[in-house]
Amino acid sequence: MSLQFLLLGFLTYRPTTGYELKQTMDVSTSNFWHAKQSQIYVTLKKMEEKGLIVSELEEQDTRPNRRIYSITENGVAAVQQWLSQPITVLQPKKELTLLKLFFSAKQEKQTLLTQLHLQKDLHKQKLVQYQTITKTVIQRYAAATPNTETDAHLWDATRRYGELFEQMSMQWLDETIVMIEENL
Amino acid sequence: MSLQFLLLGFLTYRPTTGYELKQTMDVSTSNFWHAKQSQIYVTLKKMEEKGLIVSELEEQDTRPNRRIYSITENGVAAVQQWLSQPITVLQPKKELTLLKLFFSAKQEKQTLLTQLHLQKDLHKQKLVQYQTITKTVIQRYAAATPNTETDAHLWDATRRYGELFEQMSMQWLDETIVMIEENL
DNA sequence: TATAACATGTAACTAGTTACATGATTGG
DNA sequence: CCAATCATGTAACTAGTTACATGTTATA
Repeated sequence: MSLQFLLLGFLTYRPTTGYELKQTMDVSTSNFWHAKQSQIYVTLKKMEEKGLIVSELEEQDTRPNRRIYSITENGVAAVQQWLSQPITVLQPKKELTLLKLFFSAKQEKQTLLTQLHLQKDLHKQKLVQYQTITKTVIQRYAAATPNTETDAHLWDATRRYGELFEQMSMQWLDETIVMIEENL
Repeated sequence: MSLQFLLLGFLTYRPTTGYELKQTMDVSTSNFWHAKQSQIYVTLKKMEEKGLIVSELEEQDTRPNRRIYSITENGVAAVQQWLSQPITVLQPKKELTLLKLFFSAKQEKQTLLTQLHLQKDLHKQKLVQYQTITKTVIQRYAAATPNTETDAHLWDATRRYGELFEQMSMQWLDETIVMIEENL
């Protein structure tokens, strides 16, 4: 469902292909919403059936043919409706790390500590990514594209969320590591 | 996949029914892993086919019959193997709030602010829940059940994660609200 | 007298993953 | 010469949601 609105969201900027949409997602929304190439193609097809978008086949001689999708009036109305609608319930979480920890009372102290330290390394790496790559990607794209100042602020807010999330995760891991050292 | 291990995890404590497993989940893991009753029944059936658990039907006259599941040796080995296996990649996130915000550059400033304030209220409520209900549920259960001191520490660590997560969310919303007031 | 709790299940559906197929061109 | 990039798609599958069916008993 949400993937449809994500694709519509990008198509409000300009018409494009399923292949390009995947690439755009990978360098922008992938930290908070991702999809496989195959799912994107299937979803675009469904959206065209619903009349939210239309496609035309562009024949290329040196490269494979491209199917270019454009948003329709109905499509524009649908994104607008979606954006104006407030979120009234929190999304339920699924956290594999918490699930495992919950059942780990009989595990070896050292095994558990090693696992948590590994988790911390992963979150540290991700934090650095938000602070470097993600930050410059947003800045460069905004600088190269006219009339994107407002967009850039919102894009950076989503990046900032990632930064805070990874810091929080690391803090929790630190606390949990200390707790296990003392109590297991 | 993970639901199977969650159910196995609970079945290591004692044999029980699909109905009870749902209730147990609702008061314990539901903040970081949830499932519908119908999915639990289907999953238990598959697990029995795989030989991870076995069931027997208990006939009751005043109440509907119950199907009681017990974990097998294979089941015990499977949870142990799952728990000892470290998580080596971060779980990709899906955050609806970020997705909407990413595409909200053309929205009315006031609409956006109202939505973010609503989000903050929801996170505030959830934070209080972690600090009150969840906290006392863990304490009471641990006090009433022998040999659960170690478990209780781990259960509280998962609760603490929720607390930190909601605080972080609120901080991010505060920052984002200020940013929008200044830049939109 | 209604409704919540007890208790288990199936069917139809949506979302998402994995694997496969095709085939030219470009860069190291 | 090999791998990556460009480019689109289908098929089979797993996970999860929604809706339906059944029927008693305790509680408000």
